[in-house]
Amino acid sequence: MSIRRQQTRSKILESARRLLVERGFYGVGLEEVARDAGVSRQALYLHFKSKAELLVATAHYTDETVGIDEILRPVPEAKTAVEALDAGVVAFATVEPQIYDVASVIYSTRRSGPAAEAAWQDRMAFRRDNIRHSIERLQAEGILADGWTADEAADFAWAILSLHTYEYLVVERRWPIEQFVRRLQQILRGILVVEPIVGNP
Amino acid sequence: MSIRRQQTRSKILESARRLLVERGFYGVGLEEVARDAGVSRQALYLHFKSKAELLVATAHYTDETVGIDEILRPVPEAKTAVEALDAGVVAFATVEPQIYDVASVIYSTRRSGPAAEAAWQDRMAFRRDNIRHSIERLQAEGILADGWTADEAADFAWAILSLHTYEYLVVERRWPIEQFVRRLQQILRGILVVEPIVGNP
DNA sequence: ATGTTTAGTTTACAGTCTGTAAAGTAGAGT
DNA sequence: ACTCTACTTTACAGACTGTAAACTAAACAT
Repeated sequence: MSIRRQQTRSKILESARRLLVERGFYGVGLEEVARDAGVSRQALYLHFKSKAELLVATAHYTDETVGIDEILRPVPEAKTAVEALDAGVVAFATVEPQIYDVASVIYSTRRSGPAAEAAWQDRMAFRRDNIRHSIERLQAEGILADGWTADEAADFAWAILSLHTYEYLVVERRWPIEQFVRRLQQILRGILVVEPIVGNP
Repeated sequence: MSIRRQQTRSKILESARRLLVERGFYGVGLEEVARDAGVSRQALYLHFKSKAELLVATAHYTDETVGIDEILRPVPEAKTAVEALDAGVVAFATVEPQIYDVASVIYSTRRSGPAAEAAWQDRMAFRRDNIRHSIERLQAEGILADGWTADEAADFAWAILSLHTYEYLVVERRWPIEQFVRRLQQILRGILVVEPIVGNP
C-alpha cells in the first residue's frame, strides 16, 4: 500500500473516530466525515466499502494504538492465580478508558448490520478467553470457590469485567479508576476464591 | 380520548414493539410499522410526534402491561434488610425478561435524541432509587459490610442489577433464570452484608 | 523523460427514510 | 341532519447511503 493512500486512510479514520464518538453512528453523515478529513465523500468508498465497515475499521484502528498485548502481558506472567486475577482487573481498567467511546458505538450499532455484530462478538470472545484462562489457574491451584464450575465463574467474571460495568460506575457514577479497580478486585476475589482474604494490610 | 383513537394507538404500539424489537430502531421504517398496524404512515404522526417518541411510547406501553408496582411490592414488605435485598433480585429477574427487548432498543438509541436519552435516564434513576432503599435498610440494621458507604454500595448493586448483566448472563450465556437469581443474591449478600452467610441449608 | 498506474475529484443519479402539509372522506356523537 | 374527529391520500422538501463514470494529478517504473 502506498504512503499517500495510507495517510489518507489514517486521516479518515481519525475524523471518523472523533465524529462517530461525538455524535454516534447515525448522528453523523459520511459527507461530514469526508469534509473533516479533507477528502471527498467518494474517497471514503475507495478505502471502506460501507459506513458500517468504516466504523469497524475505526475500532481496529483504535485497538492498534492501544497496544493490548502490552497491557495484558502482566496477566499470564503473574506468579499466582489470585495475582493473575488482580492483574486482569488492572488490564481491564487500563484498556477500557481508551476504547470505551468507540466500543460503545460498536455495541449500540451491532444489531443493524453483520459487520458491527461480528466486531462486537470478536471482542467479547477475546475477552472471555482471557478471563477463562485466569479462572483455570484458580482451578489448577485448587482455590476456585466451592459451587462454581470454571464455565460459570468465567461467565460471571466476564459479565462483571464489561464495557457496561465501566460505563455505569466510572462514566455514569464517576468512580475514580482506582476505586473501580480496587472494588472489582475485591469482588472477584471475594466471590471466586476460597476463603476470601478480608483486606489484611 | 375516543375509543377508536385509543384502539388505533394500541395497534400502532404493538406493531412498533414487534418490529422495533425484531430489527432495531434503524432497521425498520415507519412505512412498515404503519402497514403492519393497518393504518397509513401519516396516521402515526397523529399519535406520536416523531419516530423517537413512538419508541419511548412503546417502552411506556410495555411498562404498563408489566405491572412493575405489583412485582416490586415484596421488596419493601420484606421483614429484614437481607430479605429485601433478595426480593429485589427476584423482582429484577422478573421484570427484566419482560422489558429487556424494548429497553435494549432504548439504550442503544439513547445517544441519538433527547427523548430516548430521557427515557433511559428515568429508568436508571428509578431503579437506583429502589436499590438505594434496600441499601439503607442494610445500614439501618448495621449490617452493611465494612468499607462501603451507602452511595458506593448502591452504585455497585445498581451496576450489577442492570440490563446488561441480564443480557450477558441470561441472553448471551444462556443462564437459566433461577441460576441468575441465586448467583446475584449470593453475590450481593457476599459483598454488601457483614459476615456473609455461606450457604447454610 | 515519458508513459502508465494509482489515488482522489467532480458530477450525477437511484433509492431510502423522516417529517410537514393540505385536501378529502367516512364514521361517531349529538 | 350536522358537525367534529380520526384517518387517508397525495405530494413534497431535505437528508442520507451507495453506485457509476469521466476527469485530473501525483507517484512510479523503465
